[in-house]
Amino acid sequence: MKYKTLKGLQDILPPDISVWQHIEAGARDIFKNYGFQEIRLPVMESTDVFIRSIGETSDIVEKEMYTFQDKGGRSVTLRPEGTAPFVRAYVEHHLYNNPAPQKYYYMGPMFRYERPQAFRYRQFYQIGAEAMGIDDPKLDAEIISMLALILGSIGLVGLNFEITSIGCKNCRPGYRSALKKFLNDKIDKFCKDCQRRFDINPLRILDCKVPSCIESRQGSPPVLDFLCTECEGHFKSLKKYLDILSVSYTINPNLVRGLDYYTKTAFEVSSESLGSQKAVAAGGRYDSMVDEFGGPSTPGIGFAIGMERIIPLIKDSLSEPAGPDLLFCPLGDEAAVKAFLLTGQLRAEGLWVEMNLESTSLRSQMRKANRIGAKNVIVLGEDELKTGEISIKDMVSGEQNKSLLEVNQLIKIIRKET
RNA sequence: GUGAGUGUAGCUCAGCUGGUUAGAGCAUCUGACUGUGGCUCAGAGGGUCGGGGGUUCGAAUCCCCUCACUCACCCCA
Repeated sequence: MKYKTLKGLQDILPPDISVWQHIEAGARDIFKNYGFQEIRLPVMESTDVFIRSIGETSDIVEKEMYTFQDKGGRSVTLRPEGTAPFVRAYVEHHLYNNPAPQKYYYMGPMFRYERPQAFRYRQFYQIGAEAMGIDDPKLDAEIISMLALILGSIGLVGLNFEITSIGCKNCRPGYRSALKKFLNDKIDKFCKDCQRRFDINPLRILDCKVPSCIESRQGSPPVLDFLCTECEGHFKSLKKYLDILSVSYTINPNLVRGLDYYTKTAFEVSSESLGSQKAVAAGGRYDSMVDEFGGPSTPGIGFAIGMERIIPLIKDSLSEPAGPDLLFCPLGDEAAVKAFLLTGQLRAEGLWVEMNLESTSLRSQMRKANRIGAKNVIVLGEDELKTGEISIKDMVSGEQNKSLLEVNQLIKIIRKET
């Protein structure tokens, strides 16, 4: 085979596409009720958009970006996530002048140059939502409960919601140095990745899954103890509002985001039935990002759902692919022309109609009718053309009914039966 | 970037320690059944055995290299 999809990219074909449409339609429904509007953004941005927001030392920026030079010599990057481009657009179009909260959602492909794995692709699809302009933890709770509703309405069960607060620019430095102080004298007990993290981003040591690291970090100062009064109050209120909305969650103080722009609330949804790549959605608050993009200081919060992560969880509910309402089986050239005309007329009336374009034996035409799942079949031969009367066959019951070869009467019969 | 596993028909896979024209099931097409599908039966088409090299009288099978895919690590949605 000469050409194939690039590594980590995939074609999405029928019937799988119906699962995607089901998810997208379900999400759109709920977004509408929460006042979110769709926004469509380019798949590439100036590379700086990502470096400045996601963080120079993050794994994404360090090794996972599809970055190249365009013909004008500019460095461009295929978006590895949706929030930074969104904030760029938010500032560029002065969307902060609309009444807060401004609420947007998007769905589309993201790109990360990683080694593919189960449920992890280089081009992957996210459904994301962003709400801007409100600092109140009620909004955090609203967002998380909306996420729960979306995932639930799509048909997902057994999900685990984890939340934490990672502080803000006022209290995080204090925590960071307290953590480094605690880890400093046992640094040689950690894996080599964690030793590297110690300087770059010590918070991520808390998220390491190596058993010796888990053990060595026992007794480390909990992040939640270092929150400033504002962050602490915010987190406390968030929990209260989640309780009011009956969203069940667990507090995971070791939840660490790979992106640098998060402040205060961070959350992640995971499914135990997925194996190693178990995160299906994640998000958090980013209160200083608009500022950094040159806009007026504006708080924001959002999340993204990983399409490829939720699809295997609901694939069982795949419905049978439908077949046409009617199939014409013409015998002979004259009949084929008549069927050709009627096919067009009936389609214009809103029916899904097909005709066999190849003149094969009636037997094989009927086989095909069965194979494609046609609901009704009309055989058009010399007799029918002569008398103007046909039999329409219901392929499920096998019954045949007489009818005149006339559009309105055919519609009536098909509509009644289907 | 690191490690492990797998590559044989459109799909799922047999093919034992090297030995004739490389097989099965499903799918496709045709016929049995001049104008009525599903079931059954018969037949047909479809393969550079991932690619290259080596060992050998002889390689899908053994060895080396390479490519692709998969899974895991890392990290993340």
